[in-house]
Amino acid sequence: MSIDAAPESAETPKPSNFIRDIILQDLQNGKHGGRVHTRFPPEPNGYLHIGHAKSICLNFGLAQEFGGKCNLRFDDTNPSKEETEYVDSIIEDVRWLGFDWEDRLFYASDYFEQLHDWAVQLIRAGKAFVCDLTAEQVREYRGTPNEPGKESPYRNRSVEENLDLFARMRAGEFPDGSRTLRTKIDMASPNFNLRDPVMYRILHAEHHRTGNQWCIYPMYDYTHGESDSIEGITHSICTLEFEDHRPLYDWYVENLGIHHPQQIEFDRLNLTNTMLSKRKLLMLVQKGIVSGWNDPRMPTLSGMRRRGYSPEAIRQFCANIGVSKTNGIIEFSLLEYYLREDLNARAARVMAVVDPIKVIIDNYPEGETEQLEAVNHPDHPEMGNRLVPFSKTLYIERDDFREDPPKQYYRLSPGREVRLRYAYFITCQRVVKDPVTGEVLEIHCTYDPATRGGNAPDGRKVKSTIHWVSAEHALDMEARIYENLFLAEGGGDDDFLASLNPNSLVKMAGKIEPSVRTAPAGTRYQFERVGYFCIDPDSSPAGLVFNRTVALRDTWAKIDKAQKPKG
RNA sequence: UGGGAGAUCGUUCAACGGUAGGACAGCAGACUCUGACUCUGCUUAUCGGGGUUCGAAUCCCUGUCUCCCAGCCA
Repeated sequence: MSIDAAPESAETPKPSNFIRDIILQDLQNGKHGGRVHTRFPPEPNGYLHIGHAKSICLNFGLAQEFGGKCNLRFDDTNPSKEETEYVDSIIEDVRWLGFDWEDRLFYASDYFEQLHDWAVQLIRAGKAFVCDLTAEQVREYRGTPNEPGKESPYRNRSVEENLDLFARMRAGEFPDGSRTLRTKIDMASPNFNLRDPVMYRILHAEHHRTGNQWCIYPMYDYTHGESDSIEGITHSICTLEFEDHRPLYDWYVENLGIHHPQQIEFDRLNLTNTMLSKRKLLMLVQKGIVSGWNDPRMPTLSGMRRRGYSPEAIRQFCANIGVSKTNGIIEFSLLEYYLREDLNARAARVMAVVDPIKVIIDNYPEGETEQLEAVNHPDHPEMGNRLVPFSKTLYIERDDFREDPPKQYYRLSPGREVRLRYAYFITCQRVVKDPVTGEVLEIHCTYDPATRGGNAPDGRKVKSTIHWVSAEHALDMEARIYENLFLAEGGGDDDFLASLNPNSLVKMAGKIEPSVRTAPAGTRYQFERVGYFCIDPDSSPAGLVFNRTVALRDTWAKIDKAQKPKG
């Protein structure tokens, strides 16, 4: 019984935002001929994470809403950091999230020749020059926030000399870092981006697509606007840190006299206790702190997919977090809310015990087995029923028994009667303990045969219903219980490794009802009263492995914690 | 002590000169063969100071705080 057996939870209408308002206004004014064309422009230097999902949903969502188009374009101008593996993963992840770029899969590297020609055009117009300053010298010449920069001594080379030098840069005559092509703008500008920014640098590196065809590579600022322009992008949506780059973006398309898309900046996603820096995520992978980019603890889309997140839940989250220019941090519980909302509506229910303790029904016949009927989803009768085996020896959750029940605890304890879900009422008679450690080893109970199926003919009530599995029939499983990778709210911004959560992964030896035996990896379930779980790719019939996607909300845990504030 | 941007419940988004509203979180109940789900109710906010106006979160002035920018990264 897979999650897909249930209908999708409805996606509610998205709230508006300032970018949508701008587009609405542009449409009204007939700007861009009434077209809406966006793009999602990842650099293939890492895996996509939940922060990218916000951008993907925004760009593709806006295009969808206004009958426009959204391209997928790789911003691959730095061969030293980019790899095909990342390209492949990004394509897979955007698709998985549920978006389609049709035949519009592009690469900035597709435009290298055009970009080069435009650079020549700028040189001819006296607006670009080849500079022989070293990287350190360029930094010194750039000035500081308080003082203007100094002009490069090479700034006034003749057009002919610049043309010649640039051609030789391309031809590979010069070593890495020896020269750059720079735009001639204004070394006194208060905006550093306009202090004669570098357009091309020399990099004798193999590019994942163009191989060794080039040894000069264009910089982001020189590439991005033109790529947008070539593709006929109308609204170029990016994050806040590019606000200072907009004047340069505008400068290039204006001075080249080409189609001028409008750059609009919005706030990137921040999530509590979550680190969303590709650089640091890469470090976690390289240091082996996580098992890979798709470790279920990673905030990457591939990690979340493996963990059991549904694309619908992520989309719903992205649609509701809002888009603004405020630098904020979203509480992780909001993501979990949308996750649970989707999973609750769709995941088949099953009984599994994550931390088992043995229960023996003393008055139940030895060797007997009954098949008891359980519903697969309380809200979806069409998902059907299944039979769950019951016998004399069972496992229940260790946490569902207390020898000394605290106030408001109404699960199993000595002398108390509870219901075994879909089965019988049982009453705890006594416990067997380890004589040395005092640990409870077995709980002995009696059952009331008249309560078969879970209802008492005399109408008596029990305070609690607990889940169980039959010891003889249950399957062994490993339950991987995850918590946030980072303890610090900011995701450990500063010394992020110091903030690592030592309990981010705990493996439990659990037991699960046999109905899941043949389910494929990726199947999502609700373990009743415990949480949502998903079969991990590591799982096999010989060794079932489940990832806890998210726990169920747990009111009792709150009460319990409040009662003993030590925690 | 340059430039750019932003400040509204604990968090986040809205209100676009006319009753500060929603979501999450929290708290209290109801319901329940999942202490889940669902439902009901409640608490809590306009960064400070001046103006303009019948009326200001919104307009003006001023101050404060936060974020981003000195890669041949994106």
